[in-house]
Amino acid sequence: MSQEANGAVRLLWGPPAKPSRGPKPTLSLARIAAAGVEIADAEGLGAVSMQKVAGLLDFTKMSLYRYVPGKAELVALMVETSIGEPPPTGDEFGWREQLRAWAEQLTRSFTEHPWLLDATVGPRVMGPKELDWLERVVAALDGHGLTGSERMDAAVLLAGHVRGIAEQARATRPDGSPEAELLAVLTPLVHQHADRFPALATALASQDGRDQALDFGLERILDGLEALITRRTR
Amino acid sequence: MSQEANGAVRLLWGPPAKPSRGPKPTLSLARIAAAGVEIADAEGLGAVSMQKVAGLLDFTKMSLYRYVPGKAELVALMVETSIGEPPPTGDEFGWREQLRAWAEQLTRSFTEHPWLLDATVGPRVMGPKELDWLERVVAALDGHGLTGSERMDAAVLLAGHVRGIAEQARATRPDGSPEAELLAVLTPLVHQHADRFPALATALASQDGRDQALDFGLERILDGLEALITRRTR
DNA sequence: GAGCAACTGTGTCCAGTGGACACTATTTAT
DNA sequence: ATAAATAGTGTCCACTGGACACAGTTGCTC
Repeated sequence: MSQEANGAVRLLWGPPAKPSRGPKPTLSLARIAAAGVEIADAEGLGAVSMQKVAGLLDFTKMSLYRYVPGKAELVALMVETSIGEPPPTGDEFGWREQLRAWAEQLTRSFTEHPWLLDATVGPRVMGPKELDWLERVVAALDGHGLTGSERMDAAVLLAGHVRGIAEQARATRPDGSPEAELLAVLTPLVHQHADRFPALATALASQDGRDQALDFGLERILDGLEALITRRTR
Repeated sequence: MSQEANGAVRLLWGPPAKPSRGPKPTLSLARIAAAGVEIADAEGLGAVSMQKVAGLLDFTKMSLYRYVPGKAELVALMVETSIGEPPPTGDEFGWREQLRAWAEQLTRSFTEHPWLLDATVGPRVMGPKELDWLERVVAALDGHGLTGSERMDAAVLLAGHVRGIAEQARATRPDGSPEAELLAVLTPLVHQHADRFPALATALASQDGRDQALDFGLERILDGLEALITRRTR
């Protein structure tokens, strides 16, 4: 097993701290992660460097390595502290309502911390909080005739949808951000080459202002799941 | 408008080359992109650097900047040359078959070039080929009573699903790759904390070997879309 | 043809990155 | 009291993307 995964696992899953001799640590994992989150929130994940994080805490870059094995683990820690909690299960709600609330809450997390989209891409060690999100979806689908694989696949489906929407939202939000100009660049391109992208051109032209991207896909997914569930439990 | 988006647009959408005086360029965008793809295929997107790409071509790093404004544009070019072609439209097929073939073909692209998952994250200028993929989905859904926004949302939904599946596949493929050990690390963690993740633990335990992740979500999405379409066209 | 202008590829330089390592200062267990 | 373990610092390194000046090459224009 690689050292890296091991370090991440110990950091995310291991005991909070071991009291021992030596000077008392001035910093803490929580403060370091919070500093990283602050930078990422303000300037994006790309702006997070050991130096900047250390600088924000008035420490040397190398002192961070006393707490964190490396940058990858720092990012993992930032994810854990920022992804938040999934909505309460509430067995009084049906699986549809639970999944809907789950998707909306996750979207809120991605909106609050857009860099989470960059930090949760690619294979990585997930922390307990991130795994808890997954757990909730699978749990909500328990006992409706779906196999284990199917419940996992449904979770991936739902998470993928939320991700896609959040990414789209980030690229098209109408503020003056550097991402905002992408629409201003791509939309003319589509219309300029309307011969190659006729369907896109008309679809973009008939955009109503209402942002229902999340709900649209969500309801499609839920409808599709419901069809399967009724077929199975019948 | 930022210089960066402008450069990317000119590179991806502009005319192929302008003949002019001066020494004839020895390199070409195609060769540079191919070199980058070769490195990314072998060692991942993170291993792609100007030096390595230049070294593979037996050139200096700085000579690449005669062709490409910067690394971001190089990656965009790599995406354009690697993402491939969507399956032929074939109006003889219904929208369901078209979308299914589309998703399978895109999955194939992601499997062949796993780094595409990393390269197509976040806001960016899309090239004509990447936009063509989007066009095909929207086109397949034309004329079934869906609004422009809905067709776009459906495309995002489908693409998000394929992305999610491809990412999951990359993290769980059973070879000796560094990604493969993630399952070997995460699965025990879930079972070890089975009290916190009961649903996940049982779902993972009842995994049948068959990999139907792509099809499962796909059929759910298609079912959901079909329900909407029949409601609209009735 | 001569000369100029544009262009290509190279060499050098720089700030910034993640990280290794030796070192001093501090704390605690023996 | 002393020895061991720890915290934070300073220095160093390989590497990154990129700016810039330069020499060599080519073609357009007189």
